[in-house]
Amino acid sequence: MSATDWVLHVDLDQFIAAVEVARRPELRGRPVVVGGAGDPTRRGVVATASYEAREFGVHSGMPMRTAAKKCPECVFLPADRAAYEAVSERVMATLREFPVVVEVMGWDEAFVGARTDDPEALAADIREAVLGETGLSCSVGIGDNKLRAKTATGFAKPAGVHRLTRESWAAVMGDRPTDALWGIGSRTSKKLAALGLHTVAELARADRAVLADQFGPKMGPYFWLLAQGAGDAEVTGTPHVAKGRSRETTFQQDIAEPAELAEHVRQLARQVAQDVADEARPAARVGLKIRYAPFVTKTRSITLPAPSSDAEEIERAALEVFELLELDRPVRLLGVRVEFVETDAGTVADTVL
DNA sequence: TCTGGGGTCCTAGGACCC
DNA sequence: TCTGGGGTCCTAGGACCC
Repeated sequence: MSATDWVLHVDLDQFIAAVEVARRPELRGRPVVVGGAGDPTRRGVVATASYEAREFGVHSGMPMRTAAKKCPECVFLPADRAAYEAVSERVMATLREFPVVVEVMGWDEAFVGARTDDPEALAADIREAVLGETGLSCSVGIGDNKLRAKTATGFAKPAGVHRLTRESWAAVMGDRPTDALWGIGSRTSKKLAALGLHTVAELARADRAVLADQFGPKMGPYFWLLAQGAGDAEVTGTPHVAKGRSRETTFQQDIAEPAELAEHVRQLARQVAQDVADEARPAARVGLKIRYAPFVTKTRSITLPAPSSDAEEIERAALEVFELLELDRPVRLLGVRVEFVETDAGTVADTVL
């Protein structure tokens, strides 16, 4: 029998907290919360909570202040991006030592495409190699496409391996709520419930025309496919090409003063301009994001007369967009974003040579 | 639960053109 | 002129994910 193509989804267990514990062994076994400035009295949310902290009801996305109320004895640490990036690089390098294709999905996860008769053995080898090289534990989902591999990881955690395929999908996922699907969140789940579609099995049996009518020509049929467990099985090692770059800041105190806000726009624009320079690709559009005190968020953007990498022009454009914003309420966040000139994958590959 | 920062993709309306 | 149909670009916003 010939070997089969498999998709493995490798996901580090409580990655950020694990990195912090690895360099501070005295924290092992303690509830650790990493996020923002590491100060629960300041604005910020939890990036990762260790399993011990999760016992107290702390989870990622939760305001640090709330986490401190739920778990006063938790250890709060600031997020250290550079450290996580460095460890992530080592994890990905470890994966690339296998005869597989690695598609990086974030600091702490990657799809691995492999041709093998024994994906469980490969998963075990990967877990062992990552642990040996970095001291970190990971879980591995095995599937016949990306969706099923990614979903399988949820059943593998922590520190395990789980296989989910066309054969087992309906039995495992059928009775679960629609937001258990990767790509369906709380909003879509509510809209589906209003149509009488509560479970994955119900969505899988739904009328695609009705879904297209409710959610649009692409999203409707896409949700239906998700419920079947169907999806892309191609893992690509081609490096990711960013569509844009952005920088944003939530202020510790809301700001109402326009001159002060304009100064923040300048600073953010200069940071983004530096990112553009590093990327060596001109910006085509410049946009601003503003979040007012009651958490209402607006965006405004313009297309540059011609694509540009010039820092002064990007700053000028950001200030031009800033003039379009209403400053009638205190502001809690400002962000500047640029979008690069569109480059189709073929062109990028050609440009390298 | 007074809610970060950095992304991606899709939708929809209006402008404008043929 | 009461009026089609299609295509593309621009812009704002929604939803989701890590």
